[in-house]
Order: sequence, then structure tokens, then C-alpha cells
Amino acid sequence: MKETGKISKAVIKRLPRYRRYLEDLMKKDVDRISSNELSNLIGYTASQIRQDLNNFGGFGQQGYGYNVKALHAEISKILGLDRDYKMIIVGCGNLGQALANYTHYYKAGFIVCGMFDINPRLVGLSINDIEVMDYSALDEYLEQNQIDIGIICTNKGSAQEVADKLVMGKVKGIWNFAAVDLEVGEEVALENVHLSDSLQSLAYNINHKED
Amino acid sequence: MKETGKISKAVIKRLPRYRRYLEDLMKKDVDRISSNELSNLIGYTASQIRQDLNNFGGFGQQGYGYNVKALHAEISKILGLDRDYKMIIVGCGNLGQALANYTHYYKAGFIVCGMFDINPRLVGLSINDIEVMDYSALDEYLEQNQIDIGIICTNKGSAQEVADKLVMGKVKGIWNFAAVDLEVGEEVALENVHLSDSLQSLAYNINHKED
DNA sequence: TAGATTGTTAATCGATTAACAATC
DNA sequence: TAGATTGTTAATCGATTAACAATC
Repeated sequence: MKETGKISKAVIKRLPRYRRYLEDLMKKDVDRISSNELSNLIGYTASQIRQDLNNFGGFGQQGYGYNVKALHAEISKILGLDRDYKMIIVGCGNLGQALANYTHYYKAGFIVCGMFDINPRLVGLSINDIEVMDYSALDEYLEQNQIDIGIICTNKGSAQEVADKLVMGKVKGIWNFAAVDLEVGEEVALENVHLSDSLQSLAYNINHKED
Repeated sequence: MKETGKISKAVIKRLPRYRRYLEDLMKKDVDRISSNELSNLIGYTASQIRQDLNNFGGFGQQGYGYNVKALHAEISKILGLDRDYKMIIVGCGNLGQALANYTHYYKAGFIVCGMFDINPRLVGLSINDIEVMDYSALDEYLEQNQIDIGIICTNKGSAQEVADKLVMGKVKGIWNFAAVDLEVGEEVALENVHLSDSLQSLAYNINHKED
């Protein structure tokens, strides 16, 4: 793999999509694909595909194209999908529980190790064999377990406090579903899923389709 | 409001965020704010804020800044939040149910009118007083009810078929949570929430923090 | 009026696309 | 070898930032 300079955020955001299409191709037993063919499938220009991939090294071969399996493996590795991630979920309402189930069934490599909530009616419950613990136990849990990713599914009022605890507890990344922009240290990766923002931009696009 | 030419996607994606910060300011009884002060809060440059807002018209006043309440109202209107949206959810697993609850409690204006699933164990269930209907009843339901937004929470294998039915049933927008890129006609707005892609780009960022 | 801050034009920056030489 | 297709450089396009005249 080429020495990675600074790869732009836009490129990174496209990698999972490349990987999905390569996975489909693998399932269809397609061995090789050219940037042009991939362009037709995925909707990016062939030029962009080649540019994107060459950020990480020359995975193709002139006159041949790309080996589907090899490229899939390379992208997986670039994304860091060749290792496991220990995760905890803070906030075990419907969304927290949905994510626990989702990752449990569909996301090998992303392992929910613990769940936390402040609501006594949820504490003690078991979701996919993970017991929901009391929120007050979070600090100690993080001290005793090396967690990679903290998932925040609380309301917006509590989210920053939770983020602070997670950062203190040395998580490497935060997956935030609360409708606030969190402050976290430079050393922690932050990925936001602002469902509300997403729905609002859909509303905009519904009302401006004829433009 | 100025005649809107073609507003870039990036601008639209920032509008909900502006709105959130303005809402916070309203709660704090702040009447006015300059692009510079807003820049400090929200993290966009003052220049970008002024450019963004001027896509839609001159909401500010020289020497004064922007009226918080008025700007909030304007952005709400631009996004189309001054009207209601009738929604249905297809796929009532954990995520579908979570979204039903989420929109029910937090998203006035986005009203879940119906829910559909293929699983007999879910059909008949009631979620926030919405009965889960059998998937086979979807076509007829769409014929008899004018639905604005279809939310797809099925597995990826079924998503395109559901999308086709929704488009046939004349929805205006689709909020897609399945891990596929859907084909929908030009006339239908499509907003994807690819949770899996999001998690993968978080993984990348975790592994490349020191770059 | 003087000061502040917008609206808007111009400059810069970065990302996408086009082109083509290198090479399998 | 001839044909195909990459890797990579150059050109274009679009988005962000800077600057400042207009004006409240």
C-alpha cells in the first residue's frame, strides 16, 4: 500500500460504497472489473474511481482492470475491517436497542460489549445476551475494559456529558446519534448520524424537485 | 425570498445545522447574532454563513446582523418545515420501530400514518397506536392514502422492490435505511442513511487519527 | 455621523474530470 | 505484437474564503 498522505474526507466516504459493490460482484463470481464497468454500476466516473484508488496504491493492472477479490480485500484493510472493534452503547431506548441488534446480526467485527442506561426499567434487561448496566457504572466499566467505540443514543441534553466520559475512558471513536455537535478531543474520531438533519434535507428535496 | 437558482447539495445539508443552533439561541433568548458570532458557535466561517444565507435572500441587516427568530423561521420555511408530511414505514424490525417512536415523540410535522411488515408475528402489533399492517396491503394503502414519505427499513434484498411500490404509490420522497443504492425516478427525492457505511468510515478514522 | 456588519464580487483552494503516456 | 486499461498529469469545475463597497 502506498504511503497515505492526507486522504480527503470525500474519498473515505466513498470507500464503503466501493466495497459494497465489490462484494456484490464477488457474490456473482465476477473476477475482474475495469474502472469503466465499475463506473456504470456505481455511478462515479471511471476517472474518479481510478483517482480514488490510487490514493492508496496501484491496485489495478494496465490492460486488465482490477481483480475484484483483491480490491475488496484492500479496501477492507484500508477501512480497518481486518480487526475487531469493541463497542458500548449508551442510551438503550428504541434506537440503542435497534443498533445493538443490527450490529449483532449484520456487523461482524463490531462487537457490542456493554450497554448502559439511566432508566431503572431498562437496567438489568438483556439484549442479545448483553445486560443493560446502570449509567453510574460507566466510568468504572471503561476503566476496566478497553473499548474502541462508544455509541451515543441518548437525548441531546445528555450527549456531551456522555461523550466526555467516553473520552475520559479512552475510547478511540464515538458514533453519535444525538442531535448535537459534540466537542471531543483531537485524538478521538467522531462520526455523526443526525437523523433529524437527514429527514429535514429530504423535506427540502421533496419541495424542490422541479428546480 | 430570492428566486432560488440551483442551490448546491452542500448548502442544503448545512441548513438543518443552522436551524439547530438558531433554536438553541432562541431558547437562550438571544435576539440577534452576527455571522461572526454564529461562526464561533457553529464552526463554519462567517463568510460561508453569509454566502449560504444569501442563496435564499438577504435575511440580515448591515450593521446589525441577523434576527435569530426571523432567520430560524426563514430556514424552517426553506426546508419545508412549515407543512406536514405523511409517512409510512416499511419493515418494522427494531430500526423501523425505533424510527416510529423517534418521529412520534420528537418530530412534529412528520407523521407516521402506517407501518408494514411481512412477518406475521409483527403484523397486528400496535406501535404508538399505529397498527402494523401486512406487506401485501401496501399497494392498496398507497392507492387510498396520499403519502409523502416512505421509510424503508427492510433488509437490502427487499429494498428495491419496496422502493418500486412506493414510487408506484406516488410518494414524494424515500428515506432509505437499507444498505443498497436504490433506483427511483427523477421525480422522487431520495435520502439515504447508510449506517453501515457510516460505521466503516468511523473505523477508518479511528485507525488514521495520527495522520 | 461613526461603527458595525451585511451582501457580493474576486481570489483561492480543493475536488472532479479529461487526456494520454506507460505498460500489462 | 496489438488492444485494453491503468496510473498520473493537466484542465476544469465548483465550493470556500477573503476583501471591501454598500448601507443600516
